[in-house]
Amino acid sequence: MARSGAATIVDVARLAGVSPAAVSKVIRGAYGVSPSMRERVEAAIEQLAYRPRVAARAMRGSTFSIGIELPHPGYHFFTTILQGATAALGHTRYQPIVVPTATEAERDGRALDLLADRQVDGIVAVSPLVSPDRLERLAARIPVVLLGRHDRTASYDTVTGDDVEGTRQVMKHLLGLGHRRIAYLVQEGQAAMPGIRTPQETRMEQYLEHMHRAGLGAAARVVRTVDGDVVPESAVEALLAPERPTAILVGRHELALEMLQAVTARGLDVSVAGYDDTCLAGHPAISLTCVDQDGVEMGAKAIRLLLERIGGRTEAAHLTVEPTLKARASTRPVR
Amino acid sequence: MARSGAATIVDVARLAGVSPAAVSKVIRGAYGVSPSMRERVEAAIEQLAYRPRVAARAMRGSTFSIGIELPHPGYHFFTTILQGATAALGHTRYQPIVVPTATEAERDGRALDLLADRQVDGIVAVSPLVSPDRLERLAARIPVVLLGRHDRTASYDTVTGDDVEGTRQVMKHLLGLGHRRIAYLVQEGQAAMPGIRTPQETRMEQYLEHMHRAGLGAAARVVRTVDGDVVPESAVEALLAPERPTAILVGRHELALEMLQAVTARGLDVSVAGYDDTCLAGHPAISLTCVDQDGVEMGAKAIRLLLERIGGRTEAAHLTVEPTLKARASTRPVR
DNA sequence: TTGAAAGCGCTAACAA
DNA sequence: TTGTTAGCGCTTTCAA
Repeated sequence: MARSGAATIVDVARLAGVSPAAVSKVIRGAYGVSPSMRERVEAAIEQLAYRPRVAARAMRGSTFSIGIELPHPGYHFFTTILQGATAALGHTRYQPIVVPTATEAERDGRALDLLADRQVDGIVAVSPLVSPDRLERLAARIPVVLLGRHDRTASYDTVTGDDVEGTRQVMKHLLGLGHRRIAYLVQEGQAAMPGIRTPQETRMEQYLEHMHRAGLGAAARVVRTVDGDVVPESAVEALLAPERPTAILVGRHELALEMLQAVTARGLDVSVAGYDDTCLAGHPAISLTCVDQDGVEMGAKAIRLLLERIGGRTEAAHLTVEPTLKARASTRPVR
Repeated sequence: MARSGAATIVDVARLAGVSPAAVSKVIRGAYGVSPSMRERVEAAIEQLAYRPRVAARAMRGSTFSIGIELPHPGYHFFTTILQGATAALGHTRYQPIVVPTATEAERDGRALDLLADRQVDGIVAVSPLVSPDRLERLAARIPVVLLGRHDRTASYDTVTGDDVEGTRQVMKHLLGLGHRRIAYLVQEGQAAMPGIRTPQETRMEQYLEHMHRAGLGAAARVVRTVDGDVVPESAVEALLAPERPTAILVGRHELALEMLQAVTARGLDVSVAGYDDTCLAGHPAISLTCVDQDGVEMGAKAIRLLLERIGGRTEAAHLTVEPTLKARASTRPVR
């Protein structure tokens, strides 16, 4: 019953006294329409408040939509990417449609299937937990750009932050401040998928690598926390006792803020650094040191790659966005 | 060319040795299918990795999708609503599809049209800047739930925070702390649409009302800032000089955090309170007093109303969610 | 420059 | 219980 009474292309054609095919041409701005006909058709469209159905269009042509798989809409960094992507789509014919995934479990690719079922013209997937195999099969049918994944195949494009460089910067910063017992907090699930190189995984590996190179392999300590928005008390305890670190590096922004809170609440002199920046990290009362990634640029780049692919490019492209260390008061020289 | 080689219902039917209609019935779980046929069809679906196109389905039946118009994905409160809505949709047959709107200008209803063009089965619109007229026309075709708008019509349902009560609570709190010169910061565009009762507008009116009732009508001061994420220096100046208020009430969370920052940076003893809560407001280093609205519940309620409408309810429903004042350190007794 | 006709993949009546 | 049939609203050859 939805749209029951709504005008169709046939109604418009009838009112304008032309064929449906002619209306279709006007709508699409296709070649070979006389100005007088265009005018009459446009008047009829206006009068009937006609809008083409995406579904009917999809049956033959293109939907002119770009699907965006967006994990954890509550995480600031991801919405930043969305903003960049949406803005980049601004003046194209393409519309963004977003399928949110709330839990790690949902990032298994079902959202990508849903987008494919909608016959979107391209897909931006934000570090999905899907095997390269499956992504290649998808990319064979629809252009796909992966955000944040470090795997490189010929079938899909990627945009990644330089996690090696980012981790290098923050580790250099911490080591330079004299820290030796540096611990690492990572969120379970993000680093645990075999065959997939997530940012989380890369950063953790690099942390271990830097500890090792600094001769601190024995002091390295990785604490894993569950999926979710809070750092459970047990993880905090595991992190802060008994050989308490002087600095903690955290794999995700929101958790870094939590850790900072936990440390502050306990009155401890433990430095905390994280990944990704928000205006809140820069708030003087918080002042969290972090590796800033330009999410807006990443989103915009992803769209650019997608449009290029839709436009016909066939060889794969892999873009990297350089992170910047924002050193703030949450990291201090070790006493 | 997208999906070019993908299997259709005819392919499945052929492989299973049945009619396309039979496959359709199996897919939809429709009545009157023998177990043996179901089994064969399911095997064929599996083998061909068949997935029904949403578009083809939409041509006759339902798309089983709920459209969500989401303004400002970067604002925490809005993503909270999205989370509630997505979770509520979790175990239904319906899928959420989100169309983000980035600027105030985009909230004029074009996103709603895009969703209607996709023949979604229902629409959740988060305080869109669209006239009741136009919404009624839309709601005549598709069930619509408005979030945050205070207009009440018979054609669409609404879910709103109790902004009268919320403002009452925070004003009572500030007045109780001895504040008399209380200023109000509101974002331009949000309160300026004729005929539409946005939360922003209601809150501002209530602020004025409470000032008036407290005999402080002359001390009331409303400063408007432009659309965007920052409070421009000029607005800060306008707010803090020359008859500096002892407290500032801010219409939107992100701006409240900014104001708090500006006040702190200047070392002034000015209380700041806002609307909406985040974990960051509760961070001990920030400790921003605010009126907390349960966004998750609002999102969930919106979906519930929508499903009821889809299920056949015809009379309008208007739900209210009660806010809670979270009094924190950013508001102190006036010296 | 315009129109007629075919068909995209699916569902819903209706027949068998 | 199963299959046949007739579209849904649009785009796209191909003729006129």
